[in-house]
Amino acid sequence: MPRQPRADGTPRITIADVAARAGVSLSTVSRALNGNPTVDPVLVERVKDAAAALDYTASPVARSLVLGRTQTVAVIVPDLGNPTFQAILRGLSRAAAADDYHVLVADSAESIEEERVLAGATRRRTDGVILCSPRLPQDELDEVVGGLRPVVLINRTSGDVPSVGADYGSALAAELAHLHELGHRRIVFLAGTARSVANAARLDAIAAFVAAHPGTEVTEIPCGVDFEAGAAAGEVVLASGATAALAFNDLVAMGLLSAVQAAGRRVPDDLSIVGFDDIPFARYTTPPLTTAAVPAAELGAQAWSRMRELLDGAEPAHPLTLLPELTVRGTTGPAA
Amino acid sequence: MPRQPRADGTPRITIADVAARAGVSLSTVSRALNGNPTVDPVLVERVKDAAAALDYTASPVARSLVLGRTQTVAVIVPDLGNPTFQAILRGLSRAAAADDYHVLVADSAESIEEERVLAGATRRRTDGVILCSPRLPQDELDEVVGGLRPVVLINRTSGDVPSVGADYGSALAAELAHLHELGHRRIVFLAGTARSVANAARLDAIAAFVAAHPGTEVTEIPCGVDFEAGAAAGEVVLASGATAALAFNDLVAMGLLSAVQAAGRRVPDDLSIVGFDDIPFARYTTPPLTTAAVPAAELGAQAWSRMRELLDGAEPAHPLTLLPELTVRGTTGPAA
DNA sequence: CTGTTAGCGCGTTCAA
DNA sequence: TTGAACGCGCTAACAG
Repeated sequence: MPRQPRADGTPRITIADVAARAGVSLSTVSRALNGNPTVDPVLVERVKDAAAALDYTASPVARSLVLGRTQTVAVIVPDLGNPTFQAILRGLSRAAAADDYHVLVADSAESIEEERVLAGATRRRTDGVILCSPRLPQDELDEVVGGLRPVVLINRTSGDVPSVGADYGSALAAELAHLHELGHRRIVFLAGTARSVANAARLDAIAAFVAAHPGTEVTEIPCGVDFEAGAAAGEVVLASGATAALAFNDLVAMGLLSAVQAAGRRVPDDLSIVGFDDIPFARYTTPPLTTAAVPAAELGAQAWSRMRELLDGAEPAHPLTLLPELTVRGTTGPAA
Repeated sequence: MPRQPRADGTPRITIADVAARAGVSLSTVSRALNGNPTVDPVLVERVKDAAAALDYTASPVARSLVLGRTQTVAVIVPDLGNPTFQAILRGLSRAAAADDYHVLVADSAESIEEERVLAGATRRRTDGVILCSPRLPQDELDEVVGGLRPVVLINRTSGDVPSVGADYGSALAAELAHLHELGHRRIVFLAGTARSVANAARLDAIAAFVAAHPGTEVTEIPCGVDFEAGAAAGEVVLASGATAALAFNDLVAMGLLSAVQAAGRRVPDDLSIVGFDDIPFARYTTPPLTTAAVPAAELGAQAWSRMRELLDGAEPAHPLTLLPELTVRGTTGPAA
């Protein structure tokens, strides 16, 4: 058997040391420290004193093995560099910490394969996994979540799996209505990752809007999800003759804003721009970005709440859909 | 003993199931699956087939207990909402993942007490902890790290503890030299958290610069570390008569930039502004922000590298200091 | 090269 | 109310 004093040579303090010092059995120490009421108060006191004197805390790993739970949940995000996921992670992490749970994070680097692997691998060392905007195609997601339970989804749904998300459709409808009101009839949509679910939801909302508003034209331009993509799309957008651009997200909008201004065109006079997500920086661009607010940190906190219920064996709450709010700032104005 | 079928009722598959199916003993399964060369290749094959058929993977928790390592490290950050820490976490997380390690994150919410507690608590369920810009006063930090080993520090040092960090002093000196060259003689410094170590380092660099450049005046203005603080400082900065402002970080600089422009003043014509950190958004402000680049993701990757060495029992590498590079963009120009 | 056995550190049943 | 003994699932030392 591997006798393993710790790296620094300090002998690891175990429950046996506490038992010896308090003059009781191992079981009594365990019971006393876990608040089992069937222990003589005098012994409880003695045990607690001994534990304190030895600076003893039960090994979380050993407890995990015997109790079958780790007090830890895994969170898989497609990109830790994305402000939205950062906000979600922050809200989630703090909410979990408040309930004495730990958070294991993993960055799938936008890779579907990584996502699948990480989900499975982290699940084994945690009590559950929270998939944040998973990139997996629907059929694969449906298949994967089965082996992951308890699992919570953010910005996706799958069968009866608890989920939270922002209603991208209604948010986009609000943005389109806003542009329409300002007189815009030729609008371009800078699309994100082509076959992604998030992109599909936006396209659906656009199709519905166009159907309900004859005379309005919304052209899709393949773009991307980051600054560079938005900046690179600048020329195409300006050449399109559109008076307004709807960006897949704020990063794209900011890239576009930068490129358009660099080309000597004015926002919103020559072109109106709306983003999506309301990342912290959105209100600090020049002019400040009109966008739709997804309460990301709240989304994270709500995701934890769902997970917590699952872990407690409670009835999973209904899927929650937070309605993003349109925040009109300076990048939108009347059509030229 | 707690017999615990899993929540979903699926009987947990153990090494015993694999052994039975392959017709060998537990140890043979263990050896075969761990690549122990002293196993008959034929048996290895049989074991692997059985494992695959049963979709078996050894329980990480049980392995952790017996091996004395969890393949996980903890990362404590003061605020997951801070872009710099996000970038560090991202670099760290990906580097660790490449070495098959997992990352447990905890957000101390800028609380010194939380920081201390989280460090200790997470250490017990991981193989080591990485403290990111810890807010603990030096004496407490020195005391705490002892019980945390292996530990790596980011942006702080303590005795012989491996650490990585950016050389804030030389970065600030470069920024000041840049402003001085442009003819600026009246400069304001928007200070961060008053008694923080990061702020002290910046003040030291400023003092050294002023001493070496008579005739140049650098006034400290208490400010803060976020957008709001920078925006709120706008009036004071404009009223000060300074021709250039040195912000504690990019967030502050962007807030200031926004406020100054909202007040109808021009950047850099009326006021030059330099930030610090080169967060992703810095190049997308209008005009783009002049700042000093702290290679945050690289810092995270290097921190992991140090931790990895400690875990491997290797000689801890020398403390690494990355030199931030001055990136001149559009917010700095000749003094009025 | 393989199987048997002893723990890793704990929580918990069972008997006293 | 307490202690002895078992086992969570696995790896490693020790025979064979």
